[in-house]
Amino acid sequence: MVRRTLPLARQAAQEILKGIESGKWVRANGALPSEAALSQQLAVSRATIRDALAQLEQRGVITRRHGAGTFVAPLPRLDAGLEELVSLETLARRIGLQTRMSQPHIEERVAAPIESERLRTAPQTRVLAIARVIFTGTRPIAYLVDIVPTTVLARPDLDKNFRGSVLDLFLSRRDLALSHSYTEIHIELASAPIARKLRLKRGAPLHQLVAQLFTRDGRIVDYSQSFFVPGYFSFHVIRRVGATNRAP
Amino acid sequence: MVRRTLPLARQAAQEILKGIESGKWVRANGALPSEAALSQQLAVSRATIRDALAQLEQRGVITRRHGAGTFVAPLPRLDAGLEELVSLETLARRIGLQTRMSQPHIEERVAAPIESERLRTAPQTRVLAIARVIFTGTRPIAYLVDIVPTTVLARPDLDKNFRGSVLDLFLSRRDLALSHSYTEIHIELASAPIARKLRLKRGAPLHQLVAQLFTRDGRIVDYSQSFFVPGYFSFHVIRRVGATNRAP
DNA sequence: AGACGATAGTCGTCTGACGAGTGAGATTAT
DNA sequence: ATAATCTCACTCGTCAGACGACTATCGTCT
Repeated sequence: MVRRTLPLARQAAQEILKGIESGKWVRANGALPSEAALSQQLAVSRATIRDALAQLEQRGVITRRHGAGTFVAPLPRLDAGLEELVSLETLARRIGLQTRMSQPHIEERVAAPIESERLRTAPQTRVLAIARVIFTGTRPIAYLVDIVPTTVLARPDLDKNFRGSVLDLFLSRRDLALSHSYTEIHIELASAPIARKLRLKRGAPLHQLVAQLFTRDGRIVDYSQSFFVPGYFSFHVIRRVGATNRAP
Repeated sequence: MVRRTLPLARQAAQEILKGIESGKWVRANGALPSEAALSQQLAVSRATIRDALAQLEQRGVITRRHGAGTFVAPLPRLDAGLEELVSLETLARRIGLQTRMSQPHIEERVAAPIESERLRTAPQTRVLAIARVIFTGTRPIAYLVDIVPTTVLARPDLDKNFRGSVLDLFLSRRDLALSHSYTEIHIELASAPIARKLRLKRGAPLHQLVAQLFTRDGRIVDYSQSFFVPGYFSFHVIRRVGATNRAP
């Protein structure tokens, strides 16, 4: 095991995940090596292994049964629904979709009232607005707008590092510890300008995702609206039985 | 601490959550008692406390900082998006919406091809189809159809215990260990019969959720389609930064 | 053949310990 | 007085070893 920089338990979780995906550690009945065995294999204590396994269990990768063992979660390869925050580019790549981005339209201006409210900043805060259309082949399939306060992302920084995804840009920065995004899912009828960009008739129904991106310390660093042409992306989400609403 | 029947760590997690929600254990700066202190308070070992805290951390309730302490996650009380599997009735109650259900239309028949495929059963399997409309006041806002194999749920069992939610019925049964549901989110244009039931024009856009309900052992016990009139429910989901796609 | 009981293996929990990182107060230098 | 530095108590991360609870399997007995 390599160590430091990242908590050991997290590293172990990644290592175990690799072992699962490569099939190296999965026995015929779906069982994983015992915690003691994994502890030896990865040269970390059993407590750390248990921590790592707990992470994988919560993500739905494995199931543990007291007295029996640890098993890879049954069939439904359920990774990567909406509940995992990844960039559209990554998402598209995973389902084998080639995407291209239009020249982005970037402007610096003061935030609109809705924007400053959603960003929880003072009114009139200066922001960068980044808009672009995503294509597969020559067909436009999504229109994305990100609003970012200039205190978080300055124009030159953007110009230098923007590769199409604001999220990926943030993830690559060490000074921002991203936590999660609160994303609303709406149906929106295409307005004239959006219909034109996506080459649809006005009033065509669109998936609209409205998201606020949170850091670990509770700041909102991005407010985004995304419009998707139905049929190209299929959204799904894994809904878990909560710990709170179990039957008595 | 009461014990047995449920893993200690899970009980501890619930106990800690209570202490957080009541504010009893939250200091001014949002800090929780140290692991050692919680260990004494709840009379369980620190290892168990750590397990419990790990669960709460993964659910986004708390944040831990090495050397500093454990803190309640900053403001956005973010629980209960789509990623938590709760019945529509529970969901509605949470947002303060009074709902009523039409007389359900229940029939026993053989599964349609799509249904047996989605249920992963043999073709021609006998199923119960349960359809009903949900109202708020006199306004219809959702149309729900559940398909359940008769091997999972028999007609008399349904008649006796159905209160409007198939999910709640399943949750109350000890012999079914529900795990999660795989839910697709689509836009659907109202067909004539659905438009009539929801009192909309044909072709009106609807949210459509298509779900497969899984047990812990990987069986599918329910295939459901739900149609929602936009504007009454707002769907949202908490999207977490995954452990897999962290920047290097 | 089926019911039963012993047994080995695995996860859940406990105890005690040490190291690493943080934050605040005390100390020192300016 | 102010600012930089150091010290130290506190907290989370990790380790080691141990025992109990639970499961699955296999041999034994009826």
